[in-house]
Amino acid sequence: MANSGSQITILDVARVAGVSRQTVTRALNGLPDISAATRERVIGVARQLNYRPNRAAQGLVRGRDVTIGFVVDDLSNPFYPELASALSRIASEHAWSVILSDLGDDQEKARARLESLTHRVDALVLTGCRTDTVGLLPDDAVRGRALGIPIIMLDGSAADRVDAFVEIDYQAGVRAALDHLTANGRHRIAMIDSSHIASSRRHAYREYLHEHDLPWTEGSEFRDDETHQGGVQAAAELIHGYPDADAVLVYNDVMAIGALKEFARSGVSVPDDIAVIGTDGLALGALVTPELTSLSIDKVELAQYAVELVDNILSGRAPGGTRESRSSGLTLVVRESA
Amino acid sequence: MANSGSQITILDVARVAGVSRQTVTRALNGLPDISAATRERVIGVARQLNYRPNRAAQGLVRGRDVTIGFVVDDLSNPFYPELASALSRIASEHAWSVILSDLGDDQEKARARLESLTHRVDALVLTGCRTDTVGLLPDDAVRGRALGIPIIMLDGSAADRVDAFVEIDYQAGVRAALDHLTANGRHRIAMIDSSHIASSRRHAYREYLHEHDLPWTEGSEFRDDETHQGGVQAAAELIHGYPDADAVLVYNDVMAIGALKEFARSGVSVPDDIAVIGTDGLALGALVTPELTSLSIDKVELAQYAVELVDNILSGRAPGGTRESRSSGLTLVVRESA
DNA sequence: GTGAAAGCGCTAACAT
DNA sequence: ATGTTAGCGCTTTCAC
Repeated sequence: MANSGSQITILDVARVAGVSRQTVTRALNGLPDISAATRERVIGVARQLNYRPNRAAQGLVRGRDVTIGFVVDDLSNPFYPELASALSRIASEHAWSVILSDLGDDQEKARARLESLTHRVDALVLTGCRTDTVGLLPDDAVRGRALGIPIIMLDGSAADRVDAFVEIDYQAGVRAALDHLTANGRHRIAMIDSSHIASSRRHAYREYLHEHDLPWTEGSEFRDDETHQGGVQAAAELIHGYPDADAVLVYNDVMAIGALKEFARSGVSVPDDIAVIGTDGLALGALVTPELTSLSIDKVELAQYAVELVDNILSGRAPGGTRESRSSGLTLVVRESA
Repeated sequence: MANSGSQITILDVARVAGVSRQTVTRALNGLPDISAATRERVIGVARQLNYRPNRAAQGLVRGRDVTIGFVVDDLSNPFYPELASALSRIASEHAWSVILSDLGDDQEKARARLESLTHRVDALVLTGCRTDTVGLLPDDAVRGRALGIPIIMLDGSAADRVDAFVEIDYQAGVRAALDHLTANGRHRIAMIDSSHIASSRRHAYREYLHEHDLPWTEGSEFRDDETHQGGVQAAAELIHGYPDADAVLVYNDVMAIGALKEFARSGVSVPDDIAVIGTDGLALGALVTPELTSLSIDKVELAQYAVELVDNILSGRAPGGTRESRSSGLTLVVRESA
């Protein structure tokens, strides 16, 4: 009896309860036109059989619902949760759901996660630059290969296979930060950058220094992992390699907080001896001492753009063939460290 | 022509391409037994029509897939992202997906989010205690009312309507923390607690002090919002209200870091003047200066238990009627603040 | 108050 | 290489 091996369905419940499948639906969904007695009996049977409605079947009959996959390299950088939070809330305004996928370090696991994710979502929002996430996607999910699902990249390399992207305009932001520093009498400005990414922040930094006749050598720049530990190490190198520096612009807030930590440990006073400006504008920056001045990314805007781009593609409103994009600016949030 | 108003389906593509629906499936899913020419043509038509496969229909025919909803009061407390990360990874090992829902402050929005979430997931994992999340659930989603979906509570009040829960054993952890403090010569131990929650941490704290003949008055305890700002304020009160205190146990790490900040601002040296122990064991604790000693919650274990409990219920393995639960212990992570 | 029939959009199995 | 037939599990008509 029952679809042996397979899951319990509404028909199993109906059979055991001795009613038709609609009566089961009525009982279970609180619909009218059913006697209290029958309802109770059906519910009892459903409980007993451990019946679970099949979401896919319900979804099919109820109509389309959009689910987007939010892919993060590593949720432990607080930037991503802040973004995830914004995305979850904005998506919910469109009655969309967000499936979260934290890829982690293991490439093969990451690949498997992406593979399964692409089967469950209507679009993918990628972010984070540490690994070449796009490269881990199954071929058939990607633009060009057959259909594929829409892929939106947030602040990452706008690889070919991406259907739309949001870039962050570091150029103007970096200038604002450097303006702030020079206006406060800082002129020997170092930079701590990521060692993995070809960062446009660095380009803007060099350009600015050059334009304003501020000192720059290759020794003004330090590079390390874009982690807390990377920030600690880069700051340690900076203390020895560029002891005269009176300011430093840092790749992200997590590194900047690492730098803050190392400066504190080494007796270098922030901001008296050296001003520190991070990038990201994490809430976390307000928790540390001294509070971190930072070039803030507008996560809500980023999330809004992401949803908008996905919507345009899914609805067919996007100009066919061309890759849409958005640009999001930075705001300098001045706190204590600079 | 085409199902006017409705979405483009595979039949629309088939009709326009002048082939059968099966051929469309073959073309789009990279199946064999189709000529390259037909495939290209079909893909072209699908692109042109902006065809998107209906995930529900695919899911229905491919078989059951489990999705769980992870509900968080406020993702901005770093504890939740750490937990979300663990949950996402463990769920992926079961080939389950996790839909993230960040409820936020607005009660009505939160209610609406939960309502829509319950239609999309096979089980709900709730966490966070700030609001009575269970109370916001639609009636028909809840245990007792008809069927409802399984609801698992993590470290929250195990209300009636919850089907299973994971509790955290603060009792033993608090004792370990206090042992550590007394072993290091601290005897005037204060506590900063949440003002909202009836915390078992506090009970254990009082009990321990009493047992060990350590001084306690009502003025040993301070309560505030379980936020960074709450920690700042509570520490400020502590400085005036219990100036002799040589140690303080704090409700969570975010508050503890607030306290650290206030102590630094007020020239109170940690750990020399006062030792600080937080609760949660956030990665964040290692980023601040001094690094935070903390009673660490094992988020991976928590997530594992959650998945296990959900699995037991969905599979019918759970003892009918009785609410299963798990208990997770704490580990004292000694860093610099105590 | 209850049941029978139809169909959501897709893929797998069996034709041809 | 392509088309035809079934059926996934559910809800929504419509009949009784």
